[in-house]
Amino acid sequence: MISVDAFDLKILTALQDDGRLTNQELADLAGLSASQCSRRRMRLEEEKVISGYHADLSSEALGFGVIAFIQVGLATHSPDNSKRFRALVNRIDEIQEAYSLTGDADYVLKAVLRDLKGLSNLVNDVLMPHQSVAHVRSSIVLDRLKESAKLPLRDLKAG
Amino acid sequence: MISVDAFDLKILTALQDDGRLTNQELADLAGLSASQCSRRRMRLEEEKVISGYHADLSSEALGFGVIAFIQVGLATHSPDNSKRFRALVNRIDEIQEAYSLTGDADYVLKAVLRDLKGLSNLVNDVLMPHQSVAHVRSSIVLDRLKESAKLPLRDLKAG
DNA sequence: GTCCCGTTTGCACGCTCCTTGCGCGTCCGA
DNA sequence: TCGGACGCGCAAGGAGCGTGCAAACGGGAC
Repeated sequence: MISVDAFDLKILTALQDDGRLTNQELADLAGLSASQCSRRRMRLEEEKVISGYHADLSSEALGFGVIAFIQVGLATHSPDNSKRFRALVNRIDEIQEAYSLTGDADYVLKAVLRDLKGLSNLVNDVLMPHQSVAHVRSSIVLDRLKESAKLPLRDLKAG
Repeated sequence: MISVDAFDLKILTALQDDGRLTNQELADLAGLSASQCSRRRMRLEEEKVISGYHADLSSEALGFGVIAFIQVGLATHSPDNSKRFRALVNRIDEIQEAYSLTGDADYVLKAVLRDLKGLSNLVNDVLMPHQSVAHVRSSIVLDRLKESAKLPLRDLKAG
């Protein structure tokens, strides 16, 4: 079993805020020595509690003006068809996130595109014609209130 | 205007895959010297093309078993009410992403929780009772096909 | 209480990595 | 043709990293 103590939690919290923190900086935050932070970080990486580090790029600065949520219904629910659809989703870099959900649609995709032409291209030229897909409905993001992948390591208080 | 050349693109692509890459490793990937990669990285950070670095933590390893998408309709569409709702969303760490969308619902939230009790707590004890909120509909993620925040720096080819 | 053993810690040291100064080559406009 | 601006690699000084080691801590067995 993976055990994560209070020191580990401090390290994880700090690293998901700033993945480039120095062991010395971690040490100051966690109240440990730098070497110890190095050891703990290595352990957390080996145990895959930390699965990786990523630079966060500005979609605005790089000219990605459109985010869309795309609800997809499959043509059939056979295993083969699901497999085909998953393979399709995996090779489209514009699709950042993809989930199967309870409720109406079979899948929800989140895609990032340069412009509406890109979205049209994705929906009409890639998704719709694919044999696994029956119907597609897309919603465009008007405003982004919040966008991160941070886990809530401190627990939710009701109210 | 921000200008990003082919070297920058290689650096950005590499860093959104592995945010801890050494300047020397970047240099090998991009075909530059380490010092030059250091300089370019610093420029990209200053220009906010790179907005930050984050460790990616394993939700499974840390005991977050439930991801949910929550569609929220506001009670009224007054500016004050929107403001109240945004403030609410901002202080709930369980909500990783929040967008306003075209289409049916006013807002879509993506939340991460330890279990269904946590989701119930969030929906019934936090969101529903809030004065800004009229109705809430949640869908639970059954399967995660893909989950990243990488921008598609290579462009989409149709077909 | 006392002993023992496994774990965790801080410190020291050798090594890698980072960043800045510098000189060189190239490109473009005058 | 000349000159300035720019981007490059190299080198050096300083910061950061991780391993070895010994000391401190903690929990069982007796």
